[in-house]
Amino acid sequence: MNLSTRFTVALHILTLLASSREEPLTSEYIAGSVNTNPVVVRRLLGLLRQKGFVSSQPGNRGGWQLVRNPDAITLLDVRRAVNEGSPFSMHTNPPNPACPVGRNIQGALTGVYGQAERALEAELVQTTIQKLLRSVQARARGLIFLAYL
Amino acid sequence: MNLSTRFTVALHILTLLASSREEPLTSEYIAGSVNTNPVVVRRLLGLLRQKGFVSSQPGNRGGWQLVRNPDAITLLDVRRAVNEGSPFSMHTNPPNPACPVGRNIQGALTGVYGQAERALEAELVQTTIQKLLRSVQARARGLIFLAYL
DNA sequence: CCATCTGTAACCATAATATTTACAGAAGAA
DNA sequence: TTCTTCTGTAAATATTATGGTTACAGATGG
Repeated sequence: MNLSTRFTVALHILTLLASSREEPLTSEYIAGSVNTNPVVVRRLLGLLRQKGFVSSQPGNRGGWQLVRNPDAITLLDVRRAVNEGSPFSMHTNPPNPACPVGRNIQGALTGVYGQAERALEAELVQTTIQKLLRSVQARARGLIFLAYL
Repeated sequence: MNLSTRFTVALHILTLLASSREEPLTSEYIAGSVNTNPVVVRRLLGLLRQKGFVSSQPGNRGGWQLVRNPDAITLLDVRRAVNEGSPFSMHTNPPNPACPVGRNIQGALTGVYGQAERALEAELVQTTIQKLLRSVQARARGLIFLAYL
């Protein structure tokens, strides 16, 4: 797999939690929706708890709940929280410093990559978990007539 | 490593070839600049030849050369040529269709992801191999005073 | 107490990539 | 023609990221 699915799964889970703010959801229930293992869910939610998005309650009637307001959580916040890095990556081994191109290519690329990444992030900051939930709910009611809601 | 370095290495190689349009460069020479194995270079260049960016010449005095004009090659062209996919990826296993969120989350995400990807590509299309070469050359001459040239 | 859940470690499986060796064949040069 | 230089590829191995699974200690409410 080329990329991590953590971002997608995190959005899925946060949307699920946003749809059930009154009572906590267990990692097993969440895993049932995501179609994965409860431990995978707990690992990811543990990360999101560290970043202050959710809280957990052990023991009977425990589970996970949203802490922050779903329309105060942007997709960019989530992306950063799950450590989804840049869509670009430099050479594994440093290029040859004796070659003029090798010595300067990374510096040249850093600027371009940075610009592209900022454009990406500018889009992600436009959407919140709340918007995502509304979109999912509208689809569940069959109210989607436009491609991008 | 989170992501493939193919895109970066492809840009490095194409910039190198753009700096030596008169005579072909061998995979061994190129590998020396990139600091990797000649076979890795040949595999990647084989892909770029299929897409019409470069040509190869076997035998004595052979090597690789640019076919297209370096300012007619955008970073987006290269990105697509090396099969660098979307920076986002959906669930590994399909979410639970019995869950309203599970059933609709992918549809909701497709729109957002598409928008973000288009923003990214709109940036990549602004830069060409020629621009990259100029940027590298300016750096080689110590003429870089601005962060993003 | 007991059933329910989190928190985490440990281990295995999988997939994408990169690295390396090896060698057949093409092609210019002597 | 023969030699040397390169490409074109296959094959085997190593590395890394990720995901899936089992196991179990500890917390907690009923």
